[in-house]
Amino acid sequence: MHKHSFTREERLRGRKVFTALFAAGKSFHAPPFRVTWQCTAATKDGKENVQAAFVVPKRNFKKATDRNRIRRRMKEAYRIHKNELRNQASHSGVTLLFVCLYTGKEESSYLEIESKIIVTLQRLAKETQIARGADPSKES
RNA sequence: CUUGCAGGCCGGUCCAUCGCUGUCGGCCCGACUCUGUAACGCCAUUGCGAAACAGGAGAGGUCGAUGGAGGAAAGUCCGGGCAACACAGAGCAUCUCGCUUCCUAACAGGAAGAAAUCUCAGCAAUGAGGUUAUGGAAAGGGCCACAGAAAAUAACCGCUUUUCAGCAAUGGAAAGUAAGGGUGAAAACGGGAGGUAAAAGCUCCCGGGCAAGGCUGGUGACAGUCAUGCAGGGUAAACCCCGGGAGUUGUAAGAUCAAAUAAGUCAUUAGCCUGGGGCUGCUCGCUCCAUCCUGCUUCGGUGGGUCUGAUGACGGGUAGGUCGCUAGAUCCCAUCAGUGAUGGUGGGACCAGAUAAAUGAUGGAUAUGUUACCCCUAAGGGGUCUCGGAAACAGAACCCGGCUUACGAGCCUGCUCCGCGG
RNA sequence: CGGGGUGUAGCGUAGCCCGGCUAUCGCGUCUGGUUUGGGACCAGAAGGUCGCAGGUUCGAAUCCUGCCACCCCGA
Repeated sequence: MHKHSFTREERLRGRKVFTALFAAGKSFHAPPFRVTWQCTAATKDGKENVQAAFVVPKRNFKKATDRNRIRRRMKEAYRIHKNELRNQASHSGVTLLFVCLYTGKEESSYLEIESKIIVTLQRLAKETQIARGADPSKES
């Protein structure tokens, strides 16, 4: 019974978390987005197993209003389509952290962003699946 | 009506579903946490651990109610509040402001005026509107390209007188002279008369300017007027002078709780002993220096201790959290004072507090809009239908007062007017 | 959030403090010469809203005010 929510616990927070993620995480590029992600073993139950953040750089969008609008659309799309990813993560007992960076230079509508987010989330699921298959030998 | 300009107001309707965030309330709580009871275990005294049970409702979950961006939240251009630090007084330096009076917590802001200047109307007097960083050039030096004789102690040409040379035309020298001279942004008060060898504010009349003074009006800038004196180009948004103002840094300020880790202090406990430096590859040993505690003392000294590990506490303050953080020079209404900015009084209201950073997404309805047609009509107004459909500039980051810049559908006021209709 | 700086030909710069010359220099571009041809070299030429808009001044790249863009620093 998952809900289409996006609370504070589901978001990535804190300066250290971000610097660590950008330093150690892997990344791939899906057309308008760039995703940087990291998989760690699930620490304890109760905590969210998927934490996400959405970023729109100031370089491409000067006005705060534009950045806000794009980020809100991304959040909205993730909020609706996140459950598959969460299910997978909880199944495999892994905590997934990722940052989704909007690298496009022009604003796009909600429908475009939504379709791209779906594709990106599927890609992310695949990547984590592969990493999980390869990892255990290293970690254990 | 239309066109354009200026100023002002307003800053965007309603419904549903899902979602974010602050506050408040109800309910749930097996598991986390707290309180009580406590089988049982270790020990076999104190004590320690603890299943289970009961209660609370802290965290959490869930449901509901309610609040949730702006006029510029922007630029960060000024001024304050607040905080920490600094601080005898005065001066220098630096920065900044600059007509007057008032408003204000304060300001480079605002209000009401003054003066200058520009535009329009008018024969004129004058009126209407706009603009202005508007102290001082008679404290001082500096600069004023090109052109021009000369750009600020004006004699280059010219004019006049005297004198010398020469037959003469003319030329030289001395003196006087700012009336005239293509220039230039600016040329040494303007016009007229007298005056003179020629001239000149040299003198007089009219007009203008400056200075300090009297009187009248005004709180004042200033205006009017009276008599006196003077002759002096511009530039201070160049240096400068005069007068006023400014301590520095900024809420990531600062305060507080506090994992971790280092130095230090204290207590307990175990080992069991001075610490540091030098000599040596190391140990032993020798020697020098050192502190405080303590015993003895003839007050000169002399004997002993000083260590290491563990645990706990203090202390410290990192990650992180909390406060700062939103009730205020607050907003709304009424009333009074004032030309006005604004202030007083009374009543009412509580109106964002996020932190990789909350206000969103989707769907629907409708207003302005738009297409076509019809009716009435002086411009214009009304009705039906099609399409479209809440859009500009733009997002709080400690808080206020201004300024500046950006922008839109509409509304209001004033001025203007090619034109059209009556 | 706070603070500082820079905008001049296609590119990189000087001039700005203390206003006045046709706005400097180098590279590049174009034309001509040289060469069989090219490069190099020589001679000449073009190319500037001095970021934008106001103001002060007789006169502004320069002084003043307001905007715009870019860059850097602190946390």
